[in-house]
Amino acid sequence: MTTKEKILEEALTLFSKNGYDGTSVDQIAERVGIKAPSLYKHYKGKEDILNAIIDAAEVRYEELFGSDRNIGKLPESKDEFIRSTMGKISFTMHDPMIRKIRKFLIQEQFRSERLADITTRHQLDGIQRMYTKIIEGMMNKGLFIKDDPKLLATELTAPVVLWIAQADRQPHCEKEIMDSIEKHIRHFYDVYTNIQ
Amino acid sequence: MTTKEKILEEALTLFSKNGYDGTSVDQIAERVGIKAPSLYKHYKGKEDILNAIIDAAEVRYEELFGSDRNIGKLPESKDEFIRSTMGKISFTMHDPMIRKIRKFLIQEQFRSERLADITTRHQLDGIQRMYTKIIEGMMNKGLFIKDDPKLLATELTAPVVLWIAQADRQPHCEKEIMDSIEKHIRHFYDVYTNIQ
DNA sequence: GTCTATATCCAGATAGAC
DNA sequence: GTCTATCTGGATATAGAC
Repeated sequence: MTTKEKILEEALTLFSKNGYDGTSVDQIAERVGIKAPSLYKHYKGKEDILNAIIDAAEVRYEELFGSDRNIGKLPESKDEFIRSTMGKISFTMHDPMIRKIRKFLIQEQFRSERLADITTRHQLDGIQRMYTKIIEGMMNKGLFIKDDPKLLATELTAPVVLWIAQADRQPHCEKEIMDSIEKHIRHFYDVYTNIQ
Repeated sequence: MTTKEKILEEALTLFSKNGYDGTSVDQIAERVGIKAPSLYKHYKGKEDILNAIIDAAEVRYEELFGSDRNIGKLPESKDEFIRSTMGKISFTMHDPMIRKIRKFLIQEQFRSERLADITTRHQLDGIQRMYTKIIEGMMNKGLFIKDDPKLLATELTAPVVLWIAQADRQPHCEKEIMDSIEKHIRHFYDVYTNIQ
C-alpha cells in the first residue's frame, strides 16, 4: 500500500470515530507514521483528503450495489432465505471498511449536498434496489405472494438498517440486535409466503 | 425567555446544522446578541452548553414518549389509522425543536455512551414502544390480526424513521418521501388487517 | 451581566534544508 | 518525500473595567 492510500485509510478510521472536525491532520499523520507537513506532498490539504474519501465511498458503493452480481443465487426455501439474508447482513455489519464508511457518512451527511446524496444511496437506495430484485425473483418463482416488491424490500431492510446503525454506536448490544434481526426476517418470510 | 435559555436554543440550532465541533462559541454568542465572553457568565464553557442540551433532549424525550397520554384515542378504521399515523409523523417531522434534536443526535451519537444511548431511545425505543401499544390495542379490538405487536411496530416505524432522516438531509425530496410513507402505512394496514 | 482586551493554545498550512 | 522550523488564523477561555 502506498503512503497516499495509507493516509486515506487512517483518515477514514479517524473520521469515522471522531468526525471530520474532530480529527486533526496531525493525528492522521501520526497514524500513518509521518509528520503532518509530509502529508501535504500527497494531498493539497485536509479537505482534499475528505474529497478523496468521498470518492472512495462512491467507488465502494458501486462495487456493492452497482451490479447485480452481488445478489447471488435466489433462495429457494425459508432456510436458504434466512441464511442468505443473515449472511449479507453480517458481512455489511462487520466489514471494517463498510462500517467506517457508514459511520463516517452518518456523521458528515449534512456537510454537503453530495454527502447527503451518497448517504441516501448507501442507506436506502442501494440496499432497497438489491432486495427489490431478490424479492421480485422469489415472487416470480411463487415463493412470495404477489405484491409490490419495492415496498416489501423497504419493509424488510429498513429495520435492519436501523439496527445496524444501533450496533455501530452500541456494540455491546450486538447479540440482542442480531436476534431481533433474525426474528424480523423470519416473520417477514412467514407473512409474505404462500406456504403456511 | 432568559438569556440562558436563548443560548441553549441558538446553540442547538447551530449544533444541528454544523455539529458541535463545527460550531464556535462566537457564533452562538452572535446569534444570541451578546459577545462570547458574556456567555461564560451563564455556562462554564462550550461543553457545559453541550451537556445542558443533552439534558434538554432527555426532558423532551420524556414529554414525547414518557407517558401514554400522547398515544391519543385508538383508530377504529383504516382512514382513522392513516390520518392519525400521518399526523403524528408530520408533527415529528416538522416540529423545529424535535427536528433539531434529531439532527443533533445523529451527528453526535458517537461522542459519548450517553449520547449513543439517547439516540437509540429517540430513534428506536420511544417510537416503537408507542406503536406497540397502539397496535396491541387495535389487535384487541379485532382491527389487526393477532401477531407480535412489537415486531409489527418495528416494521411500521422503521421505514418512517429512515425516510424522516432522509427528509432532514434532503428537504427537496420531502413530497416524494411523504408519498412513500403514506403508501407504506396503507400497505401495512392492508397486510395486517382481517378485512379484505 | 455586558463589554474590551488579552492570554493561551492548537489547528491547517508553508518554507526550505536534506 | 521526509523532516524541522515557522507562519497565520481562529478557537476557548480569563481578567478586569463598567
